Amino acid sequence: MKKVRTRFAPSPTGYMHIGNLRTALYAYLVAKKDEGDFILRIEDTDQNRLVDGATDIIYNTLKECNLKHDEGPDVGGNYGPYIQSERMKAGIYKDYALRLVKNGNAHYCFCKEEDIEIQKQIANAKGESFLYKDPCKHLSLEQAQERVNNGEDYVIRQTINPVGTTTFDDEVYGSITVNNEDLDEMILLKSDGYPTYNFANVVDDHLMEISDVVRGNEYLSSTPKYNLLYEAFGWEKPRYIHCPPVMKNEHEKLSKRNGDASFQDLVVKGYLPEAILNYIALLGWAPSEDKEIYTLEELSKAFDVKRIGTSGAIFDIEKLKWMNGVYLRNMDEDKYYELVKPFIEKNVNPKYNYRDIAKALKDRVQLLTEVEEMVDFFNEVKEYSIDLYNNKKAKSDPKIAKKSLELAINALKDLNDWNNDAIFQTLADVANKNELKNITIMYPVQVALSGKDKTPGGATMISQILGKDETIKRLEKALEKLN
RNA sequence: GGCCUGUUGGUGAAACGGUUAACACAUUGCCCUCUCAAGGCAACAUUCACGGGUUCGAAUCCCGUACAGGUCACCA
Repeated sequence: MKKVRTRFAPSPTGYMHIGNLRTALYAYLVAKKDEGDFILRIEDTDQNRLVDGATDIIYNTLKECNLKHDEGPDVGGNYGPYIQSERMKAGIYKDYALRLVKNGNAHYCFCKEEDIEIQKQIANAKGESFLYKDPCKHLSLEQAQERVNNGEDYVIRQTINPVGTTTFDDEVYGSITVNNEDLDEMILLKSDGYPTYNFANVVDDHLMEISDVVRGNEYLSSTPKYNLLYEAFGWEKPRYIHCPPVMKNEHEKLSKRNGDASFQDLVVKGYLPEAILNYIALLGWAPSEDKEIYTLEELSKAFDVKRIGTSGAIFDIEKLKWMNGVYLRNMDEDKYYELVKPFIEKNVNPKYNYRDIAKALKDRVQLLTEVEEMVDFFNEVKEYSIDLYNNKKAKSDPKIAKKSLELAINALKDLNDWNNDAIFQTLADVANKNELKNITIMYPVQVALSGKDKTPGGATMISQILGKDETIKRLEKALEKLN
């Protein structure tokens, strides 16, 4: 069997959003499933839409996601991406376009862009569909050649015989047939000499021996035209794998405009690349086993094109958040610590034990960026309402809390072995002696120490981290507040 | 508007003509518990957009309708 080769072929026109990333992921997985090659090719044939740094964003995003491509020009010992505009310098696209002109599958067109635009608007105004019927199609090759030689501006268009039908098989959507008369004779080579995406894409896919074309389903309707191109060249067609869209909501596809869907933004918000990748793999694809957490490597083994869905999937940030939490919880202790540490540092004095704080946080964090706010009380207890002492479960109210705090202070004052277990034992004994539930002592202590009704770690863990002096100080201060 | 594609709970989804229509997120309740989480348990679609048809039997096959998305660029 032929070696599987896939490619991710984005245009460098901005940020990398989740839909793009997912397409890249699927292309990668299709290749790796069969130990094939994954290629990165930047399609920058539109000189007007280039965005500075966009190629770097794409390159770095794939790198961060560990979606390594297998070949490309040498860049400091690494594989860089293939850049279409650089390949063009060798004039390859024009040569191929001319080949089609020669064998009658393409023709020169001298029509003015503005004229076509006007015709289109008239048609739209009438509510008619617009398919450009190119008069230049009927020029003889000699006539056309002469005008070209005279320096007239021209483009090269695909020539399509408007009879019969064209059918292609998509691995996801099945067999699709269209009438050739509905096919647009698209421009292959623009007047600036650059190829259009439509053309460069086909030529490059062939030259790079791409076996499986993985892309979004917005290309479904133009695929017949691509196939006609393959036939015109006499090239073997690739397998097509069109992916369903990733939606922002019921009606809109995900767009980079709204920011929060871009990979970079998600990372900044505290999402882990592994979790993002894992989550998006499940948008539009479902494994055959009942499992959701996958490493990249597991994904490439489990991935199966046949299980890619056909309908759009809405991006649900809530589930990503949950999954991010799973990754954080399952993470190796040291790696986890390195990740949360910067967020603890921002709000917590280094005199407190970061390791202990990180540990208290571990299965409570879903987003790294939430950490700052969760630990801000270590430095200082912010102003809070004594209503916080009202807690049904603890059977606590400000009055009871006052009593609890007094008991806690008395007991803790004499405790010298200052650690979580000892503190817990001491307070539990106090509760027991006074025929109270543990929580009736613990909860008020927690509020007194933090000014919050929810904290990472319980009252005793916070006490340990704060140290005896600070703990007693805060308890006494809280007591004053209750007087 | 023409053409192409899609439609299972709030969300992601499973089901390859015969199950009480999996599972996960979210939500709600209970348990555990020093708060919150985490973990455990349970509830949540009499029904698979709607209407016909085929079949002993349909979420699964066929037709139509509705709705949605894509496409119709010298953008990709």
